[in-house]
Amino acid sequence: MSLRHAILGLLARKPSTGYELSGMFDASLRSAWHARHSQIYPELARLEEGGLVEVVDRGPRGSKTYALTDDGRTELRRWLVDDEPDRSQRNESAVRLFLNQLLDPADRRKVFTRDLEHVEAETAALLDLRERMDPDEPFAAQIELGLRINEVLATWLREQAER
Amino acid sequence: MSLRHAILGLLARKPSTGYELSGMFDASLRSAWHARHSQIYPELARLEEGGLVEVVDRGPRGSKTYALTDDGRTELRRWLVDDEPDRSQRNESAVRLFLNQLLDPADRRKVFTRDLEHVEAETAALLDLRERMDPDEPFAAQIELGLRINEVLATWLREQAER
DNA sequence: GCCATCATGTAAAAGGTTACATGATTTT
DNA sequence: AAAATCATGTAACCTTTTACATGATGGC
Repeated sequence: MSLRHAILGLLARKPSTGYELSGMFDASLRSAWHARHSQIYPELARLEEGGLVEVVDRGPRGSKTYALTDDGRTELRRWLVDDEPDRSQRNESAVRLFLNQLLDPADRRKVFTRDLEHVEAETAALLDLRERMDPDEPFAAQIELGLRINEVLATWLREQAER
Repeated sequence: MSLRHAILGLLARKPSTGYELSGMFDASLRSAWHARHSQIYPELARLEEGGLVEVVDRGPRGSKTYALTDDGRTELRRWLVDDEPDRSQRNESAVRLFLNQLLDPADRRKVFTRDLEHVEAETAALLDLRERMDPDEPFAAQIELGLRINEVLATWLREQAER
């Protein structure tokens, strides 16, 4: 399980309420992870009980701002550095790519064109993000990686669609 | 849900027993999807009940070989071509990449080096697979894509490790 | 005869999604 | 005053993992 680590990671960047975390799972981590508030609130309660996070502020509408404790920071570092990543997680896009060979040429072209559109939209979003961003923000390198991977994908998809 | 579609896809390539499917989820789909036999057998039963697959052979040890029916083939095509792919699936590697910025330089280098070793091992496995493969097999293009993405990843990881 | 592998299933527990439920503030 | 947004929680349901359970066959 590592919803707990995703939450610890987001809280390490900035102390937040469960509601704000919910927004970050939609925005920053968009395609990488999605967690609903119904999962976030109970997990925050468990993390607090385990002493990995603590409530550092309360807002006017009953909101609770959580931050990492020292134990939380230690656990996050341990997970990132010492735990072998679980690389076996399911990826529907890869399964579809693998199965595309089964389609006849017309269907295959249709699918590749749809995928290409999606990659191009994502590239546009990343370019936009990079433009509006502080150039020496540490996240810049990750955006660069995303752009390079999307370029490879777009090239490959165009080749396939033209076959 | 699309474990059912992954199974339909594998059966479209070749009629198989549940045991063989279980092996394919480990081998062909390795990092893209992993399903245990405890999930596969009940799903095969449901697919048979729904008329999407049928038993076409029985082996000496009580094995049942399943194949797609016409309905199964139709449903697989519908899913691949007409269903909008679910691109929001969780990806632990991406979360780790996103959180790496939180680490101090020594830890970050350690993590990038570990990732680089993994990418290089995967590249070697893909090269080996390509070598031992029929050159006009339709799967060749997917291997090519994997190699290109891994090259981008390796380059990026080396840049990051040297920073 | 023994061990590895083939082969299928069920049950319990954990993780994740959808739906239900409520209420406070801020904006229009 | 109404609507949007902020804010938290629980319950029912579905999916996935781990553990339990059993047995046949082929090679040594």
